[in-house]
Amino acid sequence: MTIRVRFAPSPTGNPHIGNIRTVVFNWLFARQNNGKFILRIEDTDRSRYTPNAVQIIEESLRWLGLDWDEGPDIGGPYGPYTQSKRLPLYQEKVNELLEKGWAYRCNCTPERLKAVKEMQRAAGVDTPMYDGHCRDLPPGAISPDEPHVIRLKVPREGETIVPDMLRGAVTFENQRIDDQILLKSDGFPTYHLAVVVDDHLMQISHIIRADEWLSSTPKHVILYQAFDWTPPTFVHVPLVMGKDGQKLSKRHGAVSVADFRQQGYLPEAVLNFLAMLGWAPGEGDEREIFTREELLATFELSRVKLSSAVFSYDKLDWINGVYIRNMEKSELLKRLVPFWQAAGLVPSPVPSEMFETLAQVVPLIQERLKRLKDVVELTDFIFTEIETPPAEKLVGKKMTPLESLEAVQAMQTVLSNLVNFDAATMEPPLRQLAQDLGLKAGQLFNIMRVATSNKRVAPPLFGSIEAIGRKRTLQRLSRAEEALTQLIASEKY
RNA sequence: GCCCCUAUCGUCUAGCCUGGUCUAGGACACAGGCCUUUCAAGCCUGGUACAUGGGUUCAAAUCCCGUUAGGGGCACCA
Repeated sequence: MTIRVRFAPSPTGNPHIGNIRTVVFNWLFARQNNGKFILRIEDTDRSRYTPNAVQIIEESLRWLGLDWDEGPDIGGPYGPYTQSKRLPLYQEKVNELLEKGWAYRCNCTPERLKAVKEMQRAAGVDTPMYDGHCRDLPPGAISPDEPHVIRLKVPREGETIVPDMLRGAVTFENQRIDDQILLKSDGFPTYHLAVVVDDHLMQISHIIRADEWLSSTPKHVILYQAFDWTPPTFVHVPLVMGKDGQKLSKRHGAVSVADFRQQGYLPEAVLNFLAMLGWAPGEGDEREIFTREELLATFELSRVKLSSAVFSYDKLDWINGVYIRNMEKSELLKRLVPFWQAAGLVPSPVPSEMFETLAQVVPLIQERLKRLKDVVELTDFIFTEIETPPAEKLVGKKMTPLESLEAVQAMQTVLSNLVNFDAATMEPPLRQLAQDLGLKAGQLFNIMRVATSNKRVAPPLFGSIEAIGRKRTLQRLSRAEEALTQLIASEKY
């Protein structure tokens, strides 16, 4: 049997990272089985339609490298892949159900429905359901021309079993399954009708979707029976939660693919992380880092855990850092440029003479980055002017202002006399200087770090200074010198 | 409330199916140390978990039942 799976989002906004995790499972399963991965847009709710959503969904998938074989943009043998373009199909199928007696017309008004529900609640009914008012009306009692909906005629007795690949048979009592609306009064199908019709027509073999659908699946199973179709294999995978144990949502922070992209997470790292949310290789295999190819070789749908997983930003940061550290410097540079540019630190396009500096900076920060965006905070002092640090900040550890001033002056001399202004050349004389001044290397270098970056924490000093250049470095030192001089003058020295 | 799902360190998880090898393994995070010009990275060390009660069994994290807890669902939304 050909494996055919799908991602069927409704175009209501930015794809959620939790949903994307499920897409990753789908995609991996399709690709490792030589199957097809299909994108289908479920836009049957006209009130929630968002114009750019489809495009954003496609972009998000592309960014993560989750390519699809059939979809609204590229078509395929079972199109169209947008439900709003398949309306006649649903109409036809629902008529079939009507003829077979598996569905009925219902012209109850929303007001009546609401009233019924309220009465049921008041009476202490556990699960409010449609009261079946139109269920047994004689055929023709409701004209096809008057406003109405079409409902599924769920058997009143017996039970419906949902076979789930991961949890076995899940049983539901038919008497608690509502007569689900299949076709809305606007002629659009509801999700339940459309999903069954399309999954069947598109020959979907496995429905891999989030847990939250499990409880509506018996309705789908009944529909498959009504149509006399063989249902696909159902695979319900756990939800992704936020730190507080609730379903992950915007209030937990970054949640859309676009958010992660903007913050400088690498798509390969995100893919890796997502695949590990609810799945692990097991059997003594303790790897955490998987390339796309390794994932393809190792992932096993049947090993997906059944309990929901909390999305750990800490772990994502760690994985992202691992990928950044393992990356070729030239590749990292390429990916960093847009972030420098977005912050206005580097012009766009990058002036050719600037590449050398950029290439010098990359090794300084590579192992310090968790997210690409961090490069801005880390390196801004190299590209822009800094504020002169307050004099107190320039005083070395266990040193007086005067001693600090002398150190700054001595450093200026050493740096001015350097033949080549590069990290390797400047280090020995500076170390020597520390010794000559009777200082620990750290004492001296920390003064220099603050003077040249106005930061107490910064990338390695000599490399940074090299990138800043001799002229600007000396300028900064001389400003530090002034500041210290003033401090000394203002106090009673 | 009712229905359904789930339950191993703070978090992600291995182990559970095919009970003994589990005084429960790994990773992230955390703490301490080493390295070190700061911060990282790296290395070393440390603490922390089988929700609970009952069975079954010579033996249970592993099998069964109850309880509890968490989650999901109960729309002319998907």
